[in-house]
Amino acid sequence: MSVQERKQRERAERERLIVATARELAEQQGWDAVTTRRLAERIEYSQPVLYSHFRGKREIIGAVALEGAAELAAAVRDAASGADGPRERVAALARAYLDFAARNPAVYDALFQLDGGLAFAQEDTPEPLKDAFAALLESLGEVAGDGVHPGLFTETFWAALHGLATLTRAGRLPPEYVEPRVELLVDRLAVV
Amino acid sequence: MSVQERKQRERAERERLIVATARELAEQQGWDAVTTRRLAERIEYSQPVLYSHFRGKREIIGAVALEGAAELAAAVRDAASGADGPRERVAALARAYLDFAARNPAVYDALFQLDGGLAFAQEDTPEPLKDAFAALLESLGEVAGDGVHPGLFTETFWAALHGLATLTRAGRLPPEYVEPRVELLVDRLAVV
DNA sequence: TTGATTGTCTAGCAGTGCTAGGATCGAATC
DNA sequence: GATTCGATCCTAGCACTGCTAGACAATCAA
Repeated sequence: MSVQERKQRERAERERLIVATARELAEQQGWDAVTTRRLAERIEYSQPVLYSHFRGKREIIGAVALEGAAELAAAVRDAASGADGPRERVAALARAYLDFAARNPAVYDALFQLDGGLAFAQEDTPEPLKDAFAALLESLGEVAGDGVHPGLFTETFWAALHGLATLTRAGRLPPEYVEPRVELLVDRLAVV
Repeated sequence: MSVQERKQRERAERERLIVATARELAEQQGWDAVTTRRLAERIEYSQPVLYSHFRGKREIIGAVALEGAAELAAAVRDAASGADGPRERVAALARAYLDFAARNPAVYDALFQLDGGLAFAQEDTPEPLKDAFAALLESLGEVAGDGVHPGLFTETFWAALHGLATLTRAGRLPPEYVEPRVELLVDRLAVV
């Protein structure tokens, strides 16, 4: 059985290598540069090997997205836990979210811009995605205010952050003044 | 000179046909289906004709985007002008914006998701884009509140709308509860 | 009727995601 | 230790993409 186990380990290791390489390549040169050929060359295997791990390119994007979701959740929780009081907690969360999007544009794209074949807001939504939303809900739910559903509030606040993140990165919003926009969002939307 | 004029007219007409056909095809089957071959076939010309009007596919997307920007500006102004008081004006604007995005997903993608080769938030930004932002600013500037720059407020409110529009359409947010989200945004962000 | 200038098309390039089928290698059996 | 046999991997190729060079035909001025 040891031989089989070793093979399984090696296979899992290669799968991690594929995802990590795809992510690296995407961050370096954008997702357009992540072609199956280039990816295969980088991991030093032939193209068809990719298809023995994933159904196609879309599933590779999905794998990067799930990895990113876990990191985003961790970043958000970490920022929230280091802040005092609801108001500062929400502000720290917002900054951490936008910072993650700015520092990992390709991962953020995989999560929210590209089609990674993932189900959102459904029962069969992968756990990391649900957990990322949960991480937002933990800090945002407590500032929803009376009569406002915490989930609905979180969705709306999240949408605002997402809009700032994408429009800024796409050059639709001037990159300065990120901080005052965050202040505005937090001061007005959150009930502390 | 009349012959030249006729030719120029016919050429301009064909250019409109290209843009309209690209838009129609994109709304019907998504931008992925808008290939140069299919587009050429639909307008009953060969592929290279497209390149005598536009530098490439990206420029065609850009043309659709500009058309959409003008319509979006008109829709927003129309909704705002038919509402009484700042609060209702902002709410009507928000609904009109989200409605436009939902009814014209391909155009909205051309504007804000895809690369149409357009410059945003700069001096050489095309007029329709500037005007669309101006349309938002007209109604949103008056509810920015004391000490908040109207432009900055408009950017932030716009980002929130954009986030709601994209996340909803991509299936990241459940499509029901659009109205309460709008209410929340308007009630909290706008100072009336 | 020429000659030149437009305008348009056919054919092709390099690249894409993905896959069928054959070669190769290693583990288990005799 | 030789031999089967199944898993693993690669070569080669398909149909498609955006884009372009060069041939061809239609139109105009002389």
